[in-house]
Amino acid sequence: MKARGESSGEGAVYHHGDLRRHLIEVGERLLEERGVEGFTLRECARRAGVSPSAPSHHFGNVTGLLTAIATVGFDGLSEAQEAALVGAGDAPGARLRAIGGAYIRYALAHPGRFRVAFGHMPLNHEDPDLVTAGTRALEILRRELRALRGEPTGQTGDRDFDAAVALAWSAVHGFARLLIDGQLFAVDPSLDHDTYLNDIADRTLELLIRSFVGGSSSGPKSTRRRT
Amino acid sequence: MKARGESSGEGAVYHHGDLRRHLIEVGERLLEERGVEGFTLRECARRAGVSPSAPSHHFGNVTGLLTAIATVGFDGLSEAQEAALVGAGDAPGARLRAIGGAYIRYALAHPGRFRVAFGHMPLNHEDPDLVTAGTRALEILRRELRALRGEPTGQTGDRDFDAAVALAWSAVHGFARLLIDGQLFAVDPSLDHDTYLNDIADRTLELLIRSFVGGSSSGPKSTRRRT
DNA sequence: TGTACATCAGTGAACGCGCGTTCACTGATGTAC
DNA sequence: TGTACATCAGTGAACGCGCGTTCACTGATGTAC
Repeated sequence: MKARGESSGEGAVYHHGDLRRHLIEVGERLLEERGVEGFTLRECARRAGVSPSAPSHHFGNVTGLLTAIATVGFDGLSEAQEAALVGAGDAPGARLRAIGGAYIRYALAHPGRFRVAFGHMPLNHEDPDLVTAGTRALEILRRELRALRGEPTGQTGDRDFDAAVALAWSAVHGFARLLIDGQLFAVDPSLDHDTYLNDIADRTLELLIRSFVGGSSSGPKSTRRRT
Repeated sequence: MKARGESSGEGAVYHHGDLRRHLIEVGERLLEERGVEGFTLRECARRAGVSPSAPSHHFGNVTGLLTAIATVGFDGLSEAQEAALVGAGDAPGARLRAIGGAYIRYALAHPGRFRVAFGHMPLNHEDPDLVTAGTRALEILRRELRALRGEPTGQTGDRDFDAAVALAWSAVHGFARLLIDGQLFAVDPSLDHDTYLNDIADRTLELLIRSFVGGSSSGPKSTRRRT
């Protein structure tokens, strides 16, 4: 956590060393605590222990910092999905279940990132890093869905495929959002948070996947980590 | 639009007559234009042509006004769904398709309301009107899904049913959000906005409904209004 | 190994601005008699 | 029908605050010779 510029036991450091990354972390937390409406560069600076004008050296303005957080958000989502695919097995639907579960768990673990990546916030939407990161995350779903349907990759214009992508993405994305926004609990108020994250999420994914693979896919899930 | 208090041809009116409703309308538009981070009571007052302190007479603070907008949002959603059910027919899945389509169209027609109702914003979450309105909207889906499955209404604790509700809600909600947030276009960049709202939305709903009713339900949709 | 200098990274005081909120007020409306 | 008065609905000036941004600065690091 400490920078290479640090020379003594004192906390004061002139050259931080990795202020950019630190501001992104701190910004993410601020976003989770206060939402966009409470997100300010000055508060980020304060939390990073740095002068009020320091953040603009790295990001220009609020939009620049939010864009950086969104990019990290998409990259992290891609990595979480790819990691979940390792050892997911080859049973029909198993790979789709793995990335769907990873998507939901990622949103819950990093709601700040998730909201800024997918939400309605001021971003530099044409920022090349952001565009690349966003495309990469969606491409994982497209690839796995193609494979599941035994179709060749590449061509666009197949609207049945587009709809399949839209359904899979919408269902998982909607579940994640309703969960982190506290709405999903209304489905059955007698259940607690963990039951939603594990049992209900599993069953919902199972229902979704069945609509892609036909019969009931592989065994009864719950390779899921508890939280 | 003019108030009963108005006495002459002049625009200046002392007693507005329906300032509360007017502020809600104006606030909704401001929210669509600038998001929560640009939402201020003073700007609402300015747009309503009223003094800066007027809004707090009706809503107390920003949270109060947002809560009122959210309540209107839920109520409008319920009404849109119930209206879509009139004349939806009785074919299996037809009623589910109707409320799903209404949900998506409503989100697109009123993104400000939609975001404040379902988003992550400062609201008085225990406000009785808000709670009632939110419950009512979800209850429509629960009712129709129960009917589709031929189950009696009432009891909770059926997790398969909970998962079915979660899937239907998540899919429709996710589709709506990804669409209004401009993300869904990444599914196939060659398609335009109208194609998503009509063709892709129809196909996606069809896929979803098939997972509830088994075979392909009734005829090929598109009773949808163009936009 | 040492020196001079350029560049990088962050400082801190200052500015003007729009915000929420307060408070004594006043014009319009409604009601009792 | 008229009058007195209470209440309702909004005014407008004032306040203190935290914000983004600017700007001349300075300490630390890296490089050329």
